[in-house]
Amino acid sequence: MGTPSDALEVLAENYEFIESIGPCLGFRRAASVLKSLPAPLRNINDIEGLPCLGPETKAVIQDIFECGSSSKVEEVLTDERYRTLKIFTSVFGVGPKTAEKWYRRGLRSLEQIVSDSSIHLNKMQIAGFQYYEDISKPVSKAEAEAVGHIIKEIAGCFSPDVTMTLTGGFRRGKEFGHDVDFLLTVPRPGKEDGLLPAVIDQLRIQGLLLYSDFQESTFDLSRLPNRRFEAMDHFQKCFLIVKLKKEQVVGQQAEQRCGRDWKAVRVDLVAPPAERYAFALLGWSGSTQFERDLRRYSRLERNMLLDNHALFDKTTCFFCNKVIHQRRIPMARCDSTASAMLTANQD
DNA sequence: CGGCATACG
DNA sequence: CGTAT
DNA sequence: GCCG
Repeated sequence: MGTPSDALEVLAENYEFIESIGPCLGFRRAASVLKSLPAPLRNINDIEGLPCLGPETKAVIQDIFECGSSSKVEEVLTDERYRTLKIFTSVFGVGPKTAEKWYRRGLRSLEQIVSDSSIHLNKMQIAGFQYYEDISKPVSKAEAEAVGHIIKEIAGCFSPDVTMTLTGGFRRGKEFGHDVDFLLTVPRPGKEDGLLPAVIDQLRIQGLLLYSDFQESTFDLSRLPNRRFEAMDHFQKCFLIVKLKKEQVVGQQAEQRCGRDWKAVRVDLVAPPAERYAFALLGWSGSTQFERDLRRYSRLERNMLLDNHALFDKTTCFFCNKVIHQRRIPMARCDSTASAMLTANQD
């Protein structure tokens, strides 16, 4: 805390809580711009020429340089509503609407929520409270890799030629995350359909599955503007909570004296068809703000529509996946390719 | 002054 | 409404 | 809140 980008994130979150999406996005973009800088700001003059930093964000940054903090930000941090919604939304399965509902009922702590018999939690929220302590803790890279070994072992039984890629924040080089994201794919088209159900089943059999939300996704190209590409495809994903044994984490030993020898970890698995791998990887590598900006750029500046499955050119009415195949770009390079497609000159 | 990413359960 | 990036 |  205390950095300009953290301060701007606080303001963004506060605007999110009061459902003011415009200012929320304004502050989020400003925070992202600061985080993208090669070196921290030295003084207020350093923001000259940077995009998305207007008078309001400039005043906040200036206050931090001059006083060590911004009064507006400090005010938000002490605000009862902000503090309460921040706690409520920290529970898996609880978003701004539910948090707001609880706040309006006069509830102020998680203890009050769980002991209130008139509140009916859904399945996701029950898991969120049940494993709250564990899944609130940061996940280390070593823990992410340990989860990876478990999943890879199981997926390899289903299909020995499965490839698995760590995505999300860890793929962007972060040392810690709030969950672990993997992309899994098998070469043979259609075979990926059975992959996640098999992995989930095996986790359950091994007693490692604490929570599972499986999404059978239908990839319907007909919904995009060009009807010629009508096709159904599958793009499965699941949101899990798994039991990670401490002994499975490299450089960590189980605590002998007391308590459990495991930790609950949030894990997301995504299984696109191999053909869609590049777009899935681009979409699951994040960050949230980068994905938003890429899609906004695609649409507003390039007249294209981007999602996790495809890039559609509204001018030519063609999907750009064909480009990848014609150029025979190796799968390992598809991530930079998909990204480059957005920035490179048209050819 | 309008728009702000996009998908699925 | 919630989840994900 | 910032931008086109």
